[in-house]
Amino acid sequence: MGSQRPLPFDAIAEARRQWESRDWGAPAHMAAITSIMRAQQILIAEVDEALKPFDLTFARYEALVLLNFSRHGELPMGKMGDRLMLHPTSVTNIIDRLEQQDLVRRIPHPTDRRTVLAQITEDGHQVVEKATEAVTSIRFGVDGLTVDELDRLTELLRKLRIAAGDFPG
Amino acid sequence: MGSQRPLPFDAIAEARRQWESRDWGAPAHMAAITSIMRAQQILIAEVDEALKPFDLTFARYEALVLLNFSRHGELPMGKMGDRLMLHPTSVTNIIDRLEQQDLVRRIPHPTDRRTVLAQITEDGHQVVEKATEAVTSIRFGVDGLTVDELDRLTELLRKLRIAAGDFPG
DNA sequence: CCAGGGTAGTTGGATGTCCGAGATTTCGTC
DNA sequence: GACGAAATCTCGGACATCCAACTACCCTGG
Repeated sequence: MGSQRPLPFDAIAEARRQWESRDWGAPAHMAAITSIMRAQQILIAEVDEALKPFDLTFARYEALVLLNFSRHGELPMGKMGDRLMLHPTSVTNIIDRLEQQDLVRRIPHPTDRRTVLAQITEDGHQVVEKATEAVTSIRFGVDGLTVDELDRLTELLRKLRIAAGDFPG
Repeated sequence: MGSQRPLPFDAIAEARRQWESRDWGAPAHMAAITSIMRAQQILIAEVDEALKPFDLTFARYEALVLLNFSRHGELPMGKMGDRLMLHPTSVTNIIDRLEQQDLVRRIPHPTDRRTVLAQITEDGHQVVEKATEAVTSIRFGVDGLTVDELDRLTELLRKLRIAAGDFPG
């Protein structure tokens, strides 16, 4: 997880002080964005660690969950990119690896020959169930927050996503 | 920025409904972590876009800001990794590129020959000032939130970071 | 009907991140 | 003083992500 040595102080709060002392503007914005970056860094490391026994990364796990939730366990790759907010080439890469692991297979679209459907396999179903147990058991490493606080966090980030055009709201 | 097509609905809220309907556990945790991942994805795309004219990425920009804030504009590479929560190899990579751009130079540590100091150049100082104007002018793309909401967000993520051992608190 | 524009996915190249392993240097202990 | 452990940085490999360009296919207008 990057550095093994935790700092004795809050690097973000420190950066904010320096930022403000130079009148660089928008310190609250800077602190919030940096906090989000750090939190993502921390969480992805923890989740990836929990997923390592299954030879999965968070990106591939997320794709599996999405397929697992879909009807017939299949979805056009483009739709997956929309849902996961990934570039088409990233989807290609992820499906390549999941297919090598026999967790997903590519099948042709019945009517549109441009489209490729990714379909979760029986192995995929089993792995995603087990992996989800592992992921939820670490509680996402956010037990420092209550469920109420997590909901407030999610709500604040929802507003951010709406403002950024992630979805209409 | 990944998909160009915004979804007509909230993919995270939808995932949470499916998650809950299958009794997978910890839905608030799942929603919060996924929200953080999405927010990071959105923000890094916006910031990188703003930094493109300076041929910088957020990672390199953050390193430059850190050096800019440091005394004598220099820091051992290991310390930079601690502050930025980056693996030593990532720091090497970033300094490699900044050095190619003449924004940073490597100098030997005066007493410890193991240590390499990264020092910001005059070009580096100028670029980081200009780049900061560009970054703050986009307001980090989070104008959907008030300053008060941004502070609440930062505070919630601070608790998360403390719980994860990012710093003692 | 067919020509052109739009859509879907892949390929190749660049960047950034991590891990494992190695070289060099420093420090602690006997 | 010397040996072994620890610290610092770099190198090679793996993975994920993006962009630009390409192929294959669909569909609409004239």
